[in-house]
Amino acid sequence: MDNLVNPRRVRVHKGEPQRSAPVVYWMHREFRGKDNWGLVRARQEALRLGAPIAVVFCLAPSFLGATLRQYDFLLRGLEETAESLRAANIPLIMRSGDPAEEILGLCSELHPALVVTDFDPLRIKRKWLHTLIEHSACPVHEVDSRNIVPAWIASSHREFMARTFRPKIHRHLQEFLVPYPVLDPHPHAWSSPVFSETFFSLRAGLKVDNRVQPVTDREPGETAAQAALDTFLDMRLPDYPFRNDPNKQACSNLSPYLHFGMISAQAIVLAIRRHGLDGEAVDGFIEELVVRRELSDNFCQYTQEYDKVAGFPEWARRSLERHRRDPRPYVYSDEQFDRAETHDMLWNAAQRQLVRSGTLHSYMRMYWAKKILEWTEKPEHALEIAIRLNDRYALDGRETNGYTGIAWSIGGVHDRGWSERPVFGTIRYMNAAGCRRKFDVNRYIRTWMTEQSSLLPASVQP
DNA sequence: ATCGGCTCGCGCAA
DNA sequence: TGCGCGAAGCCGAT
Repeated sequence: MDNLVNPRRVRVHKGEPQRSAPVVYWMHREFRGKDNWGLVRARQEALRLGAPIAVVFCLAPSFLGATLRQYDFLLRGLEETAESLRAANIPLIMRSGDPAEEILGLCSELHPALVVTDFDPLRIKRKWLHTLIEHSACPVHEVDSRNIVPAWIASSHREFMARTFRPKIHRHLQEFLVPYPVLDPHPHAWSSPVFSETFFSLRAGLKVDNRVQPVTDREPGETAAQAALDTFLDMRLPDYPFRNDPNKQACSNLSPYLHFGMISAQAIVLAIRRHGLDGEAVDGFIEELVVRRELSDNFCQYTQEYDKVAGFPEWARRSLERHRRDPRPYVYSDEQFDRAETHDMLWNAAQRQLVRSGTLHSYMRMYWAKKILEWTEKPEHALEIAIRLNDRYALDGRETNGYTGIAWSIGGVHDRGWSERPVFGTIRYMNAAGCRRKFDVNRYIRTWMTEQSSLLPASVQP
């Protein structure tokens, strides 16, 4: 373990560890053993203290509308991570309940020298961290293992758009885009007996909506994530410039793995460099993987109401306000959207793709969200419905990317004004004619509307 | 096929 | 203070 974690990647709360005692790494955003700065930091501190280390995971019995689909993906992936941690002489302690309370309880059992944990700008995660810092007896170190450039280094404020953020990322890449150390077995074995749930008991205790079933065509976990990356780099990366055609297989399909932290974006960039890849396709991919992904953490970090109309920029709120009473061409209920029952087969196909596959093509996601704005009575409803559907069906729901992407579509976040028109005001407009200009709309509709309804979750069956 | 206008405000040059 | 320019577009003119 020669390369240490850059201290600027760590926010130190309540100082440095003072005594030799176990180190706990509380994993709640980065579910991986490999390429994980939080774990590297925990191990580095444990080595310095001559102490053992344990990883702790706490399953919240319900979380921001997550369903069986997302819990299943997380837990199956975590089983594999538990194996690789065991091989590194690090136990995975699992609990169930309110995460902040459970971690505090564990701290009073174990009296750790230090708790290391993941950075996450979502409000609920900030609250967890705040509770831990407030009440724990030991220091807490918060590590940004999500972004290549730690969010607090990249920018101290909410960025106006990608243009203002991009140079700040590139300025710091040299410093932070460094290789990860290999996770060697930890020399100090964990000895104190401590209660842990099993994967079986965690599954048995789940109190979530099981009408949204796990996806069957995608395996979770670190190995599957790596395989998905290899396939993308070998087969599809050259087609990345055509990614806006949802009929083409040109996207990375890495979003679910990135969301659960089963793969590190930094490791992806390092792999691209190792393969000696460059050119237009690579530049485009890195722009999305790094600049725009990290911009979404910036938006949520510096916008308390990242999932509310109040989080939209001033000009967009003013414009939506002026068009509040515009007649809508169609108005659908939450349930009609959910069941893909609009007049528009293209929209329905997108909703079906989301429901069936757990992902929505990035281009269609914009169209999908903008039409929800157009076909609801008010922007507040549109935002609520889009977020609810995304969080319910998407494997990468409840992620900063999702909130930011929807806020871009409905609220002009990181965008500029465009021609004024009904309902949208000066928010950028999209329609099916544009899609027809760009790709074979009927083929996309055929792909997703001819699926057998038996493959759909119970909640969308007639 | 390609171009310009639509519309907004940041960040930089002056 | 003025000016260039931008996360994914649309539309009408040429």
